[in-house]
Amino acid sequence: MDQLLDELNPQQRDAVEATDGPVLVVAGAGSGKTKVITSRIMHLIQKGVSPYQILAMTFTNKAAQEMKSRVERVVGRDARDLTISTFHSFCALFLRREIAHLDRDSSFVIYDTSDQTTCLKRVIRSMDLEEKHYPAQKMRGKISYIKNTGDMEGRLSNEIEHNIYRAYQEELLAQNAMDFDDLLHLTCQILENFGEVQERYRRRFEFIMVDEYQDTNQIQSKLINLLLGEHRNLCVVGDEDQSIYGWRGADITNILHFDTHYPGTRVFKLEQNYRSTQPILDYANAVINQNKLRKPKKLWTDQETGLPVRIRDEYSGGIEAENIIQEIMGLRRRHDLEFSDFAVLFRSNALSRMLEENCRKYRVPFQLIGGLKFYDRKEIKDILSFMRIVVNPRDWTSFARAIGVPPRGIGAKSQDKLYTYFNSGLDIGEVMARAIEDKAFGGRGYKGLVAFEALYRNLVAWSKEYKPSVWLGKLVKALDYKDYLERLDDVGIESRIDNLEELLTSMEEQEKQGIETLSQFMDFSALVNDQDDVDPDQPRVNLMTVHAAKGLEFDTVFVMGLEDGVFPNQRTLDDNPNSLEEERRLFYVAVTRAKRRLYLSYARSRQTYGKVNRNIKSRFLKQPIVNPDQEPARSTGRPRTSGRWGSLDDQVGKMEAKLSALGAKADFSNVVNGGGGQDSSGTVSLQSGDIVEHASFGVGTVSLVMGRGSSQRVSVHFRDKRIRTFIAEKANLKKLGDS
DNA sequence: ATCAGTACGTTTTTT
DNA sequence: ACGTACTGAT
Repeated sequence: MDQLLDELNPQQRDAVEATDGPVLVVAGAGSGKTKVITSRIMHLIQKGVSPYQILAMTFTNKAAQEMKSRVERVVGRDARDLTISTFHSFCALFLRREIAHLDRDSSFVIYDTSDQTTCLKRVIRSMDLEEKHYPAQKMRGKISYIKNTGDMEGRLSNEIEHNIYRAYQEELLAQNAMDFDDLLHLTCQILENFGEVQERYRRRFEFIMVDEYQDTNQIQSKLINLLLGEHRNLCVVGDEDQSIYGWRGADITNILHFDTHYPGTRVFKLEQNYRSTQPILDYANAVINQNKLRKPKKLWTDQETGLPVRIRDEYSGGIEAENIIQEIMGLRRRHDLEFSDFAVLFRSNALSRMLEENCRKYRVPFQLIGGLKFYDRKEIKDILSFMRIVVNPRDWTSFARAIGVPPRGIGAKSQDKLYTYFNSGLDIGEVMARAIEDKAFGGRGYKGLVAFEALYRNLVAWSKEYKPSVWLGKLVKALDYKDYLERLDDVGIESRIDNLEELLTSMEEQEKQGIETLSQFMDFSALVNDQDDVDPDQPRVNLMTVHAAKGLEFDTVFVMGLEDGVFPNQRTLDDNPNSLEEERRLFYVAVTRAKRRLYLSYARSRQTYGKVNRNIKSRFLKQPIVNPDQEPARSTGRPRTSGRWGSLDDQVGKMEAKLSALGAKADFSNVVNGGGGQDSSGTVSLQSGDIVEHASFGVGTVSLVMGRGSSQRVSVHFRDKRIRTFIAEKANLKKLGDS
């Protein structure tokens, strides 16, 4: 028991021991956040709290699983009674039990993004609207946003859009379906309106914890409030500097104003970083310092030595990608690293193509996280649509898909006819039986319908008899699905069949974890995300967006595409000028993923939409380091040979040399703080370029001066190529002269 | 109903 | 550049 607390630093320990009342843990990147949450759970259990009464909310299944297994390792079987889950999984489970309160059936299906779009498309079409004026995807985004924020007027621009929204909800209801956002809404609705239910859950969850609190939106914070009993034992953990989901309704003020919303809140700040070296943290601090919407916080580490952050100016996106892959190969060889120690991060998925190509070219194994998602692939969606109609015989969206797999001669016309039956309140099985009875249409379609109806009855029967994986095998066989895939496709047959196998494997895996029904499996498949795919056991280079990288760490991180308009993303900026800070937080998240090496790069030209665009270096690279006109360490124009990755510290030195050659006064101190400030401390007056001597490290050059006063830090580039960062006041550096 | 050929818009991020 | 979504022919 004591050992548990001994492994924590003082701030962490305080946070763990503060079990009663509202608690806010501000946990900087890499500060041992997960450790604090899991230790807190164990601490509660050791104090005699029943695991049954503990609820922990996370954003990804991966985080939930990780926490659960960490706790399990220490407390053993007791961990089974814990509720550690994502918001969405929690709500799905809740609704399966409680949705009868809303007079709905517990066999509802959960629609993912593309199901929503399909459904919206049909709605818009049936309203006889010009689809060009009301693109289903845009509407989907708007609807989701207003569901998450409650900001109805802010997003829906006119009466017609309101009507679409209403018709969409009606359609979902008719299909006994709900989208991701409804999971939260309906849960809140039940808790709000049925005091008995609320009381039951409040009594049960005596201790509530929320991870990644900076990314909660309005509805999530509402849910927490509804679940929170009078004990107010709520502990939220997060970091406003890592809030990157504003675009989907996350409300950073939830964390910034937590202490005013919950009077009596105790706040604990975790600033010691256990992940990265000091030069990386210095850089990260300098980046995030530019933001206004935050409370002061500064990460530090006792790993003071480390390699400098490196930056590279490239001629084109293709060369950028090639150099990254080559650098990875070189580093791996020289430093005995695994491919899985590397990650390449980018702002948007479209940037990954060049990387993929170069990985193939150099035979570097890679793993692309995101992009087209497993559960979004045709073959997987096909199969899932069958599962869904078996579980929920009102799911018209899935029915419309399944009936064309493989084609059965039932096209749009015949489907319309069937839909009129459906509209009169029948479920799918009844619709088909009636249509057959009435001979609603003839010829090929009729034969197809008879066959499909028989298959459907079989599928329903099998679902009661067999476990999901066996059921799946029978379905694939009955459809002759593999054969269908082969006829369908001239490319990608193999990968499609592979995916099918993977689905089966995943299903068997889930069965081992205790899943028994198709319905449970579908909830799982709807609610997993891409991060859940990251597989550290496979030695592959990880390629992903910065968003997908949140919460992960890698020995060496490359952040590419650092051009203005790309990162920060221009569309985001156009949408909402305030989002520059969110873009910067995104950059901050990117750089804080790195443990030991951080490489940044940008390309002067890049192909998008098949067109070549010229870009300039990202303002994120300019701001924190030196003045905006700074040239990169190496001039470009000569692809491939544009040399090595220059270090930021090198650049400062070179820049200064250049300026002094011109007779200009070189002074880069305080630039990181926005410049202009005088060093008021008076104890040390170092600036970039000064030659200094340190008692144990020897002679070196000052490469960066940051901050002022007692918190001022100085980076020194020593002769033996090591970089160390010192607290200026304490370092005892002897100035030997200017450069 | 299905296929082949073509026109078009897409790409910011995702539970 | 690429996938989709539409058009007209079978």
